[in-house]
Amino acid sequence: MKFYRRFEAGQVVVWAGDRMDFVASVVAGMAGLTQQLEDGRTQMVGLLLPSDFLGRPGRESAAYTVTATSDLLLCCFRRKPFERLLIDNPRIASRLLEMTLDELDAVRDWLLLLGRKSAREKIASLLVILARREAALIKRRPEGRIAVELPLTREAMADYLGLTLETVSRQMSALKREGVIELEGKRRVIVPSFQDLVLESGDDSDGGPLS
Amino acid sequence: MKFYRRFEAGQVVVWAGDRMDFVASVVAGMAGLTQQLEDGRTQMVGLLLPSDFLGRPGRESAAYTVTATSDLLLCCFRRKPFERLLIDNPRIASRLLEMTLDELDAVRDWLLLLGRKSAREKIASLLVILARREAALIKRRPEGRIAVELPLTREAMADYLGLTLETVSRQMSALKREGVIELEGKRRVIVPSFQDLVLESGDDSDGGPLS
DNA sequence: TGTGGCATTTGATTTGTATCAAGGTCCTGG
DNA sequence: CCAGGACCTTGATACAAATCAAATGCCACA
Repeated sequence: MKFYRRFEAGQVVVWAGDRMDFVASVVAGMAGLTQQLEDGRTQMVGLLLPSDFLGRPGRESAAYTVTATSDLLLCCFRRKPFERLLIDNPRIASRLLEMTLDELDAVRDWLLLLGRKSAREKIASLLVILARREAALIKRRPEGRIAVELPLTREAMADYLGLTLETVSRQMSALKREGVIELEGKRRVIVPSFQDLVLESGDDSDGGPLS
Repeated sequence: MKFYRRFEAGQVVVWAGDRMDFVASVVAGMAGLTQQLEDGRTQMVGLLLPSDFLGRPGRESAAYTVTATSDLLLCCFRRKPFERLLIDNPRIASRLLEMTLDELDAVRDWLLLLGRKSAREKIASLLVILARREAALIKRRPEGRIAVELPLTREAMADYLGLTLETVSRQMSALKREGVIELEGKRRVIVPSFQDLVLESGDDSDGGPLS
């Protein structure tokens, strides 16, 4: 009933519309849910990090294409037994509801980002999100000088933020030039002052609860 | 335990951060969930139509400001008893999970709209969404010549679509000039051909299941 | 029947981001 | 060690939408 699956960076986990008879939890790595318009314009609509849930109980086929943006390890459950588990075990069902509601809140913040933030604020916001998620895993709160892993290509960042990859590159360069971030290779960012980064993100300065 | 509340167009139902000890279901009218940046930029992050659910079990205070965009009737339940109901009655909990997952899907389509669509496509998409929701209530599928109620000011539309109200107005005028829509007063739109409107929305032409 | 206040439309101009087009960097494999 | 390719950066230009600024329509109410 439970098994592991491994994917390399860039590999597709499932295509939108394909039959999908498992649900999964991310153990390590990162994956993106992606939606497309007919002419090819692409928008990421979900970013899965360790501990995130993938799949929808009661649905036969995938609604979105899922792609590994870094090497990825999934812990999978066959869907049918999982659905039974939900029916028999209200605690698990209730936990899934809670996770879904949390995800809904996160997606609503993302709406604000896409609808109203400038390119620069979008980049800063993404880094803040990644820093917070990384810190939450070890039950800490990001502060002062920190490092952020960025297992996304410029193009994946652009698809997340509703920008072009050129604009992402330019804004990363600008933030570097102004000392808000430092780059260590292409996929690792040093943030000298997390507070300053939050300021650039346009959000309220107070970071919200650790929850 | 169950009671009704009525709000006039423009009235605030709850402010973000306020204590909220009820959950509710929309009986009639429309409401928007709204989020703001410190400098006042506003983005709608939820649009509540009849049958939609408002509030989050297990949460003390409102995460978003809720405003009636038209005259609104809510059917409210006190939160504590409702939470008990969820624990005692897995069928209701499971139904709430399903509704939440549906809402998550809707919000993900909204991400694509905000991130990748042009102003014109955004307007057309909003009209398509409203037409589909309206039709779903009477278990029909919109087709041919239809009328769409638009109980939103231009500003509310702009906040939904991540545009300015001027751009909304201009695009509405353009769609009217080109015969894609007709206006009957400011708050009622006639769509001569629903198919043509869907074409303008940039989405795949096939309308998806009725569900 | 006017009058004040809002929502909306329309016009002129600016601006942020997309688009088009080279280069540059780094890694992999011959 | 060099060649090829993927990814990234940077530059020049175009364009869609924002901004700034009136003007207009519409309704509630005196």
